[in-house]
Amino acid sequence: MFAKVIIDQDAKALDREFEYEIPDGLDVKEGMRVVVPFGNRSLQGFVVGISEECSFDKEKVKPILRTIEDFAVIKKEMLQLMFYMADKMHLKLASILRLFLPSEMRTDKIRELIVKTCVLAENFSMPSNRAKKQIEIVEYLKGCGSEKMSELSNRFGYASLSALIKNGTIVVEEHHQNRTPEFDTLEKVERKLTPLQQRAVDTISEDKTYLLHGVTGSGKTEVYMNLIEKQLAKGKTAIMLVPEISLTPQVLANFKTRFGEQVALIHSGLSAGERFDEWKRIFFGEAKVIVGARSAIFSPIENVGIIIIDEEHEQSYVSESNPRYDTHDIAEFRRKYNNCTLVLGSATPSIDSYAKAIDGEYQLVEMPVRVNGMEMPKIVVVDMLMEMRQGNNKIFSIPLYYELKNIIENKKQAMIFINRRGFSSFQRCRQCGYVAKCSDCDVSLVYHVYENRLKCHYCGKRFKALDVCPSCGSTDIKQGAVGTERVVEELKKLFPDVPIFRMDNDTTSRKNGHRAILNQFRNAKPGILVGTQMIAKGHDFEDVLLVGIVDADQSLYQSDYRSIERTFQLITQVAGRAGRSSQQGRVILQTYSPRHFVYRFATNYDYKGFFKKEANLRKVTNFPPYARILRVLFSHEDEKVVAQECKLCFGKIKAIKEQYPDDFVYLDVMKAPLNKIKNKFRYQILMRFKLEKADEIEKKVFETVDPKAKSSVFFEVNPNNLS
DNA sequence: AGCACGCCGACT
DNA sequence: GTCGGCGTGCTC
Repeated sequence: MFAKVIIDQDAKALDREFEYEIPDGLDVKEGMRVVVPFGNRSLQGFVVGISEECSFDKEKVKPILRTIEDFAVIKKEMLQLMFYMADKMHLKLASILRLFLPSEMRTDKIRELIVKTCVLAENFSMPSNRAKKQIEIVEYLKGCGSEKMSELSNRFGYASLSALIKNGTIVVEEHHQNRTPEFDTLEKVERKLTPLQQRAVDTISEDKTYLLHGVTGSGKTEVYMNLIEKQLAKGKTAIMLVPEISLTPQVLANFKTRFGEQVALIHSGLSAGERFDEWKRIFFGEAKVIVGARSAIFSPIENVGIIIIDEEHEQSYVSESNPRYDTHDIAEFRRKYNNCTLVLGSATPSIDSYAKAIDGEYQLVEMPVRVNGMEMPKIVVVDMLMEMRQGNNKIFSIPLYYELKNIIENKKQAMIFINRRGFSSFQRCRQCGYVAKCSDCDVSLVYHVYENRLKCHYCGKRFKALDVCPSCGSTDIKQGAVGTERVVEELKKLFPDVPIFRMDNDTTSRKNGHRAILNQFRNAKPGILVGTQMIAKGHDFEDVLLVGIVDADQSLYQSDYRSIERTFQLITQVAGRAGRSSQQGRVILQTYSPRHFVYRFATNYDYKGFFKKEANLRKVTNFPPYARILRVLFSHEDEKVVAQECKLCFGKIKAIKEQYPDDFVYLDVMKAPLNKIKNKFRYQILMRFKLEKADEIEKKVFETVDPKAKSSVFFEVNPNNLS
């Protein structure tokens, strides 16, 4: 018998199956990890197929050396998923397989947490009178039966203990203990579903994909939990995905309280050990409900009854670094494999998903009313140009200032949302316009005031902050746009006695940093929380009656076809934070372009109107979801090499365009906007074509890339940001 | 990815 | 004369 093996190396040249002989007596099955001789070394590989015959020269076939586990770590469904992803997304096999296992398993250091417990041997004899410590230990164990070895060692000293173990008086028992992630516990409350929620739970019952469009505060989470419960009752399992950013202690506590030990949590805050242990619990079927971020879609859970993607419009569901994938595609694959239900939930569905619902590919389920029956907060648009003309060139407009003052006087809370981290985005010389850039990445550096340093957000390199312009020698250096730190500083000047909290990537990097800040804010009345994206999600603070959006345009003017959609989502999401309880909240939205249609629809919470307008715009301009964008990105340290290889590929794609003259809307080759990252030059081919023959064209484009090319090549379908 | 093989420059 | 540079090609 022969096995087809994928070598666990992320290299283009090894991205295929290699055949090995299965030695007699070695039990090798599909999905197992094995060690194989490869060249003159032994490497880890994955068995992805087994056959009677082999297609390679029999004289040269080598035998598998050994298996790593005696069971298949990659289950059948995941093997199929691997082939699907390799084919559809053009990803390397080994890099896909790595998504399926916790990273700890690849490093050889599988650290099981083993707890050693000491008990007395069945027919133990007392130690000699001279060994006083030993007698103490034996007496202690007589009293309590058993004790952790570490505890005994601390209490009585290791020397005496080990002597007792050596002579057999004490027996050490080892057992595994799972490291389970921390979570808060809540009181269990039985919430009765509203008729709207009940209808949603009843409707979502078949083996297909549903788009659950429910306004913020409509109680989607409760619907999810009921849907999961329904599946558990049928003996099935569930995967519940939330954006990393909203994987808050509150959400986790909710699920743990409702489903207890059956829940496994997967998120980036877990330690390596916790992650591995949760993976094991899932693999061996102990966990029935998985709550996690993007990568949890690859969990080795079987018998799936329902997959839920909450906040489905979130960009974080698309992996930006390679292997690049969209969680929606993986979820759709698993839905079909398991014949189960897929629910995409959002208050502001992505244009892509809503278009599919309109087309009938998804079934639309709507929850247009908040659970508590409260009105959505009123959104007031403030024209910042007008403010400037009236002589106010501060960060806060007059209306926002008075609303804040009002909140403080009434001992309530406010949130200020800002779409940027750090003190300001960049440093610029006022005399000559010089902006500091990264020496490796060709991007503006971001100024961080706490460290008084410039940082590259692409490669992480740090530079000294500017005090003298290196170009003209002037000392007139200006900080650019407003960031969270700047807002906090300004607020402290205006309201010196009010507690002000900042929440962004910089303040929450420590484990549980999130929780600490939120808990402090919760008790601060009056209080103001300033933050980036992460305050926009899932925290219900009853006393937050005001939300300020400092610069709403920030997300609007990015050279990205989804920027309008994102702005709408952002405003709706942020506004949802105000007035979660009995009092109606208020939102102040500051903008320099108050007449943009996105603000008109957003202030009226008119998703459908917005969709119609935006979808139509995309249709007439040939953008997704009514066309497909494909980007082929080449990168290599030698600029001549990338440029040449990219150009060669471009020629071949031009030939494809000749075959499909009516389908191509756009095709061009260029330097990538970020021409150099980590000392690698980047060139790209961009194209846009109509949907009818998109799959066909895409496949042909994949084939144009020379597998022997020196550059690394990435394909991106409908990329989010072209950088 | 790593490692061998192979063909041209400056050194004990 | 050799040591060693890294280009090219192969690994079941």
